[in-house]
Amino acid sequence: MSSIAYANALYKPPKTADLMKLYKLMFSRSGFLDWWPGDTKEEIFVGAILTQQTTWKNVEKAMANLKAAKLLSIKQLSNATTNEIGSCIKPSGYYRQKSNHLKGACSYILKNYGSLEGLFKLKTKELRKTLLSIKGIGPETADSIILYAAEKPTFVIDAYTKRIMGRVFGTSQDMSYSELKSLFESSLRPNTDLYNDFHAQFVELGKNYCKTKPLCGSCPVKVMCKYVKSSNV
DNA sequence: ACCCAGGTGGCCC
DNA sequence: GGGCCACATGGG
Repeated sequence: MSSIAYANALYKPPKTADLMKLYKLMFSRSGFLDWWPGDTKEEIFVGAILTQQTTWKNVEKAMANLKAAKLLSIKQLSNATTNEIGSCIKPSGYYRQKSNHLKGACSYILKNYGSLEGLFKLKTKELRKTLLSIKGIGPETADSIILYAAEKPTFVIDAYTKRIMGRVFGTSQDMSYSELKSLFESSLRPNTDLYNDFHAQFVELGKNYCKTKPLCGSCPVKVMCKYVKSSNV
């Protein structure tokens, strides 16, 4: 047996109490984060697409440009040209792709459901499937929209979640999105408020610490490793 | 002059 | 189902 296979055989996934311990540690550090940063459901929807592989600061610039150009709504985005959208969203990167995706997604929703609210009437499972069928919306963006705009319980996984879970509980960096998602959803009750703040805490912690460098002495993640593991059941 | 950021689609096997 | 690559601007 290889050493990796041996480690996998010994590995035990975190239980409910372990996950809640981590959540409480992050909460006590940052407080309630009150996500998503966006005024309306439509802004949350747009922000979820714009924030792909980009910092929120750059998304804010793009959103401000869209707002100034009166393009920050489903209806206006579906009527605008991709050039108009693209010139607004340059700061958030991948602007040629994202302007196509934004226009396409908004047109699709408007045509088939009339509005975001119309789309959100779908049951969670069907809503997720529908979102995933839209170009430009992958698993993380779909779950962000469901959780933060539609306000239905689905656990959002991102790079920070994967990284912090690896460091605190030793989960593999090879875990797929769906594996990591079900790790949380099989242990935690489907509570929108908990899922909302849990993910927000991961991002808040992740973007400030331990990006790709080794753990530093004062890194909160390192402190959490000690606390969480010392009380492991 | 690098490296990275709250991923995703297309293509391939 | 998974591996690889292009996509693009802004900040460290």
